[in-house]
Amino acid sequence: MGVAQRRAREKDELRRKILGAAAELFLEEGYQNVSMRKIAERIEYAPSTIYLHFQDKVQLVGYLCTETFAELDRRLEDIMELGLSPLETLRKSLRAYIDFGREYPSHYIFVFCTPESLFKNIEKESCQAVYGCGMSSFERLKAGLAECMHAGVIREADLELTAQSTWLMIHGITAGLVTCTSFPFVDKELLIEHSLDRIVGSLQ
Amino acid sequence: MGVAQRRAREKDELRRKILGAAAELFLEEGYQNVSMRKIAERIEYAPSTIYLHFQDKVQLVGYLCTETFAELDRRLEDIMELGLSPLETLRKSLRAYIDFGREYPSHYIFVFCTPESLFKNIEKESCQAVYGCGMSSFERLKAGLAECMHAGVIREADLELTAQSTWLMIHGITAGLVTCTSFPFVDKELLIEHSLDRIVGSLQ
DNA sequence: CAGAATACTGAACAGTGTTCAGTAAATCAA
DNA sequence: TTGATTTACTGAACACTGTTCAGTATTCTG
Repeated sequence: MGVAQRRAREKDELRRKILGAAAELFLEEGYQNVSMRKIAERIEYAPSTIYLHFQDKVQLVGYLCTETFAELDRRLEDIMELGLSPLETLRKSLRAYIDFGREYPSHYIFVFCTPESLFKNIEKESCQAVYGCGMSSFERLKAGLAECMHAGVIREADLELTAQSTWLMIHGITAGLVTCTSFPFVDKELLIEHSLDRIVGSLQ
Repeated sequence: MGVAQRRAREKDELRRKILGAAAELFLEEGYQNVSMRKIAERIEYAPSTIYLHFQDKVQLVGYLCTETFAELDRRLEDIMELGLSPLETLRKSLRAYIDFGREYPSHYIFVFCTPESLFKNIEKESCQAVYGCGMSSFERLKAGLAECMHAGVIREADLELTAQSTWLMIHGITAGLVTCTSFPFVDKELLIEHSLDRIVGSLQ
């Protein structure tokens, strides 16, 4: 009975259409610009239809972020497979992280710069998906640092502490550049490389 | 004619009441929790009355942030006047910055972690007040770094570049700790001190 | 062809920031 | 003490927001 399969396919198609319309709005102006009614109008369905596919707005945008952060993960994986030295790999990974955030500011801001108070009356499940977005890339950072320690190219220290501290720093670079768009930063390329020099240097 | 003065005083009193009610709501749950109707109810006035004292919600919350960031400025000034060595002063200032952010998460997040797309249809004037909140403390950081360079306790380098890079890093510590409240950080005290070691160390 | 399952909608609820005509009170000039 | 004017304030409305749910219309099944 191919009916069930066709139905599932149609359901998935509509789901993708919703995600597509939401992605457009999200890319344009971030989370606040995504509205159920705007999505509904773009895909020519009633707003309530969206709730047959997603339990709330956070889950919907969360899916967009999960998908996009998977791209970061792929990039980090690609770097790992280049066969560079542990330190070069680490440095390239940190740089890729910053570049990713600057390429997808809406996603980065939503995942890492949104106060959790915004998720007050939201299903726990939806929120956890958002929190989880960056976890895999953090694990990669930790692994990269572990390799450097093992190779003896950075100082031996508590891995978790070192990883969290390092993440906080590159998060600062990324978040600062991405949210404070009207701050008169010096040449951003120079600023990033200088900061990476300091961050990596302070590991040695 | 004392009438005009009394009127001005009464106007200022109501203004302060509005700010007071807004401050409560802002402290509790951040910007999203501040609503004109909630404020109005607390002070027993109509919502529209608020607009006789503030041109929009951003300006209202912006005033709260300006006032609170002045407190950071005082703290940094106090540290400067302790007569410590340039490096100790710098370190204490960075620490005070992070502590401030953790003490006033709503203010810190609103000023530094809010995407500017949220201020789309808002009066420019209101937004500029928000952007300006942290400027004075950034200037102090720059001055502190200049003193260190002058004293020869940190490496000589482009001051603006060094200051921006340093700010991005402590911003990362602050913002990360304050927004990612459900991330399983290691002991935060240790994490902050370790990160400061690295940040200050990478200046030398 | 009747009945069950599925897909979808329209209207409503409760909230948001903001505007503005209109009212009520206080002050001033005659 | 009037009448005019200024000031303070409000209520209702506008245009949005996320979300829910009874009800309809369509499609598939036995």
